[in-house]
Amino acid sequence: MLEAAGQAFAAHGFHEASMDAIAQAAGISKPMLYNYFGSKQGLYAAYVERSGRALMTSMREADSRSAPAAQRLHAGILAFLTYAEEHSSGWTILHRESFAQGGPLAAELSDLRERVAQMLTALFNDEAFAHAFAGAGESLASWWLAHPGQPKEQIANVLMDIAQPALGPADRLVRR
Amino acid sequence: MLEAAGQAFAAHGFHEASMDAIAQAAGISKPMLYNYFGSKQGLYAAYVERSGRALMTSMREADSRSAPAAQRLHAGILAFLTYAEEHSSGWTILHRESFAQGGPLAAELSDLRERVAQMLTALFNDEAFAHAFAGAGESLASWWLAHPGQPKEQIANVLMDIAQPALGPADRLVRR
DNA sequence: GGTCCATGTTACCGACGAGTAAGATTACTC
DNA sequence: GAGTAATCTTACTCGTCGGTAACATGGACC
Repeated sequence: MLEAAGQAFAAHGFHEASMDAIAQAAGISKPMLYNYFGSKQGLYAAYVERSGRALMTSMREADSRSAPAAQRLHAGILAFLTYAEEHSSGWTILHRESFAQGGPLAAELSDLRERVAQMLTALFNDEAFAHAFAGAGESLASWWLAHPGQPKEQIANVLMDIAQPALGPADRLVRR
Repeated sequence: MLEAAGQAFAAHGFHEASMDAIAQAAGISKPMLYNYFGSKQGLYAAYVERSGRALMTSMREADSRSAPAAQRLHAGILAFLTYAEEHSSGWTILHRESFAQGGPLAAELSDLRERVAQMLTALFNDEAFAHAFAGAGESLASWWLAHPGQPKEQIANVLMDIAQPALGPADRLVRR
């Protein structure tokens, strides 16, 4: 049910997705949406929150703390790509909204971004590079979803190659 | 005059920026906007087009064809950062809209993105990496604008460091 | 000074869509 | 099977905003 809303939001954006359309797509009637979520903002927030939580959970459980840095990063990247692949609506929304400074979602979203940035900053010891790397991942994921065909591992390797020089030399992973 | 529109669009997004508000901010009346631009879409398109053209021009004229690859890249990055710094509204709009697949702007925007991607692909001989690199630049620029303080050259160097391994060994530039 | 075009303004229309009130329908209890 | 509570729908209100029609103003030219 949130899923229908997510698809509508992802496909048309917040404003062009009407509550009537969402209700119809979800197979229920509009007042039900209001009953459950209070308002359109509420519905959107619920969806964004769920998506964000799902992504974070998926990345966190891939990140086994005891492994060396390069392996942890690789696992995180794969988790991220898998999420983007399997929940393309959620990923689209998160990506699109992650720099929309207006609205009460800003708090939620910038918090998510912040957490990812912190994970990466901790890994790289370089805040600027962490943000650049995050952007590389996002952009690459978008491109990959629009032009599928390459296996996920290969995409992940592109990112790993970018990350290698920034990892402490001791943490480097030899591939191939 | 387009400037007022741009600021409104950048601050509130396309839908929340009302024509009345834009007209007032521009110091003219609403029918004048319609006289010049035909419609809200038209106004938006005009602004996006102008911004895109300005960015491309600025990057292109920094790109002296005869220089080695690393220098050309460096010049392009600086031009890009300068544009983002000086036309933050334009940059915000371009960045936000560059993955909004809906609307007639899609053509314009994906064309711009395509051209940048092609320039980078030509440089790196690797399409996936080119998109990742573009995303890194965008994300880093956003972060930099939100957290100023570091000099532009330092930001550019972060990107250069990412690019180095992907440039042909012959093209590498020794820094510092 | 009258005519006319350019440039602008005020005041309105109509559509669309968020949100709601009041009624229908089902399910559940005694 | 009557009463009733929960669940869901139809049908409406109302504000907002894109777009426009009709009306002002002011200069140019004769």
